[in-house]
Amino acid sequence: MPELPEVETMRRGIQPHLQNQRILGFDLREHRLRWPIPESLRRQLPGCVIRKVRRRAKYLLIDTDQGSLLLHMGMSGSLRILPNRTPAMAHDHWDLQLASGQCLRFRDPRRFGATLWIDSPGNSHPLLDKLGPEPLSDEFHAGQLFEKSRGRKVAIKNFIMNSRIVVGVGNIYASESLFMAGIHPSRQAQRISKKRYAALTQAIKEVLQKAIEQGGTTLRDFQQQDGQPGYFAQQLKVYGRDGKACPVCGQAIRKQVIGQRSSYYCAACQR
DNA sequence: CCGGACGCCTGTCGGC
DNA sequence: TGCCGACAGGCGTCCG
Repeated sequence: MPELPEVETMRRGIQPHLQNQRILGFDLREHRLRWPIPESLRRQLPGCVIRKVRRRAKYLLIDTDQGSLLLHMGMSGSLRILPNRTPAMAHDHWDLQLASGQCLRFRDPRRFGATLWIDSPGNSHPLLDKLGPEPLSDEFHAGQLFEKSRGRKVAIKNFIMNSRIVVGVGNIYASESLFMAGIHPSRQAQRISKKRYAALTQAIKEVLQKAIEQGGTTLRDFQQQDGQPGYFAQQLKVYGRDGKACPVCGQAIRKQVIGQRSSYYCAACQR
């Protein structure tokens, strides 16, 4: 489910509730996620004081004075801030009990998400080692994207969804960015000029930034920490709109499977 | 190294 | 109404 804007929306939503909070308990109900949740967290987390909540790619890092919780939402993960002891529903896998009387609750029906522990402040994790630049940072720019694309025959949509190239661009925002830049999603990465990479870089930054401002995209079940949806779905130009009119030229939007993922584009506007 | 396919899970939706 | 396959916002791993 969540791409970078949704994860960033979660970070902003939970951060004020977590900052400087002492952790009282960790109620673990289901440890079978993508990787098993360490049972040791039951004793390691109580007593920790949360410093801040960071995001790297689609990961959230809850930094404490003892170490960091590393979270990933997979396809269906979500976080809520609730009063302690709110009855748990199916797929509510754990609660982090806070001294404030609230808890952070992790829900993930498909269990593709992750909850891991980095056991010392300042340490990293192998999952974070080979990630490319943050798309909204200055390290992500046209020159960098162009250089990495030389000799790459892969479809441009797969290329920008590759987290070694740039992080945070998932299936929705890949289609939207390519539409904005006028690039056909199955074009080979090596067959795109530097000038067009400049347009694509700008499009990725703009789409992600706008989506963050709207609180992310709610297609079916994405919720912010307070239960509110994100409102960027109203601004999607092509994603999920096959058969409908292109907002620029009116031609019907097409759907094509690229790299096992549905892709949406306008054959007239994108080449 | 690169590119493509697979599998991990549950829920929902459309068609018959 | 019920069943069944297709599909869903991610990504590490494996194979050629």
